[in-house]
Amino acid sequence: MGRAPCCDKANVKKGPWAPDEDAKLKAYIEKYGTGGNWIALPHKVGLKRCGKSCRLRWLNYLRPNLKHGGFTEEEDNIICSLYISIGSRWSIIAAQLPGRTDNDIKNYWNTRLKKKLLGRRKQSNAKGRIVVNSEANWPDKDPPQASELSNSALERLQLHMQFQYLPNPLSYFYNNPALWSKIHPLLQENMVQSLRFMPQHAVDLYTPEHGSRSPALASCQRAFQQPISEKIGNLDPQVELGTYSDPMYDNSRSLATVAISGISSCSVGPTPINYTSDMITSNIDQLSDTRYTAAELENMANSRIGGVMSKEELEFDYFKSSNGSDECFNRWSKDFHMRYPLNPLDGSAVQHKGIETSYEYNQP
DNA sequence: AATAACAACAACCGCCGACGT
DNA sequence: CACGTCGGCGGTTGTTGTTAT
Repeated sequence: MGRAPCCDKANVKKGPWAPDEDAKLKAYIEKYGTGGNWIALPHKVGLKRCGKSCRLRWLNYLRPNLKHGGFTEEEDNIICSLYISIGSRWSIIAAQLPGRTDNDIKNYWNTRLKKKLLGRRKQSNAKGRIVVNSEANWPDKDPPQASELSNSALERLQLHMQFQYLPNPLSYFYNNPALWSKIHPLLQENMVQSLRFMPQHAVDLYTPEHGSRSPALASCQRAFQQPISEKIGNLDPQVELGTYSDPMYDNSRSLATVAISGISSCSVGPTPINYTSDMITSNIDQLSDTRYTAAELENMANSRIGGVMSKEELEFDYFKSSNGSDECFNRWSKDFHMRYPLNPLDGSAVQHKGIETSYEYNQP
């Protein structure tokens, strides 16, 4: 049995909203609220509109404190980072950008930001006109299947690689450092340690002289030169930590990577060239799928064995102490050095336990 | 100037999960 | 448990203004 329609399709108006309709809806909701029932609302207001249409109009256009257009580079950066991390979950992305709606961000991504970041591959059509090679433009053949093109994982893969492995001096992305990954203090330490673990030939791959400079790594290298001064005040203690152990990377030489929703999403390490695109794509999906709740992290911490510190446990410690104060961060930072093997103070050696990102840490 | 193509934005559609009966 | 209703969400289409030919 099919679902009953939410309204009488024959008797509702569709299409663009008229100014008087907007005024009626706005005035009513500001005075009486929505009453918790959008379906009944249009009758009360006196509008011949579907309740869902009213809801959409209010949320996307009439609601107070909405911003339209004029996305900043900071917002671009957040959208891009989150899209790589979690895909097209527009409502979650919108929640990180005050005054923006999911619809706005979705439109912005689809019409502008995606092209800006991924670039435009141009080709000529039959009339010799330059057109953008997008889903809407396939002059020489049938459009590809949706499964081939409308695939956010593919876009995320491209962005992911653009972020890290395929520097292109001519690209918009490469020439806008504001779009490069932000380095979170936790991640910064992580990356610095990774550089220390890396054999010299791997580090060399990321230096400009060798022509394979990852923007993320460059950012890290800059950070490496500076004291850790960035505060973590913006980190909501309830923020969901997305963690993943990344099989793409040589974990014997790099530490586990951490993606913190809305703050940073980055990783380092050489990528073996024999991985297929499917493997990489599924790996990126894993990034968004593998998430731990606080309870799960606590469980992991409780199952700690002896002197072995798992990355999950480390993250949970951080999770617990991340109330944004310098004191907490300093404590964590000290703890990090103590637990992680390469002690920057005395240069004591690491006892590496394998590729499961577990290490024996030095006793203080 | 006319037209086609494109870009940007607004709105709709249908699916899905939550919730109440 | 089954069913119906609703709100939320993401994909898609429709509309309008702009640009290129």
